[in-house]
Amino acid sequence: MKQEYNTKQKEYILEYLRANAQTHVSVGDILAHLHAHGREVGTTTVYRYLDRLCRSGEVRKYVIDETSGACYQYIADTDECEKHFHLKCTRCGRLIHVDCAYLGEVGRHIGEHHRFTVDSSKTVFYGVCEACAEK
Amino acid sequence: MKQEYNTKQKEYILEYLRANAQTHVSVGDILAHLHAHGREVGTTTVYRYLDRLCRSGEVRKYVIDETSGACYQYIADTDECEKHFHLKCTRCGRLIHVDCAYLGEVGRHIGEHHRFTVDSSKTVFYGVCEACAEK
DNA sequence: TTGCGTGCAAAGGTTTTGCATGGCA
DNA sequence: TGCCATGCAAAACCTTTGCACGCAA
Repeated sequence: MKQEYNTKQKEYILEYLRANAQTHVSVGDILAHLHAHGREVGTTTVYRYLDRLCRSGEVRKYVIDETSGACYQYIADTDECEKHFHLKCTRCGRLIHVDCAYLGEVGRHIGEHHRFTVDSSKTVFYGVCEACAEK
Repeated sequence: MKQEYNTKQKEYILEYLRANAQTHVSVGDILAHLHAHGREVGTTTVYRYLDRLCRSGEVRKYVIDETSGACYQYIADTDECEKHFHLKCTRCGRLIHVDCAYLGEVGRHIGEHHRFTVDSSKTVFYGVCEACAEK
């Protein structure tokens, strides 16, 4: 049975993630912020903790483009997110939650026709939102 | 006026891409294949040519996750690319690509009803594949 | 001949791993 | 005390860039 310890480092990282739950942040952002506040946390620790949070569903990982590192966003309410889909704008970073019967159908279609159980809390549609498209 | 030259290297790369137009291949795949056939082509050349093919629209670049390199797919018919989607199993890590007209509809639905332009080259459905679900 | 293409080597990033130390419970 | 967590250094990768040479037209 694996046990998890509470540490100052985790507390600092989680605090920052929660304070920025409206957007996504990079590992560099986290390190810069903590460092600026005199809270020294190693790079390795940030990666390892984020990886854990992703697997537990508390944090979602985004890959906007492969050359500039991944981004992470704290998910306040995991249960709610299982019911809907997500649209992530690659320009402004906005995350849009969509409750839509049609999109619920998509999960059913993939299950029936492609024998694959979609986890909608982890699935993200990348693209461009209306506001950014107008620019 | 920029002119483009035809070279053996380009010929080899394009040949491989066309022969594998039904899936996507990584830079490593291309290099391994060419090397196995005694066709020595430099890594840099592959990257540069793929980049050019992407900009001209002949090849599509997929970013599944940032830690394992990008994938590329030759696009024979522009309409076809709308149908290509990805399913990634979170248990075994397998990536399944699906050509399905129904899933192409999804992009249209999101565009019309949610005012969001989906980029299917970055979008991946996460979930559990059949083999893993049976365990 | 002109100038694009190639490929080596090196640089630039991000992310992971090995290992000894530190700290929670 | 028993593990898990941490962090440094180094490694592992993928991708890009500089530069001299090669080659298509």
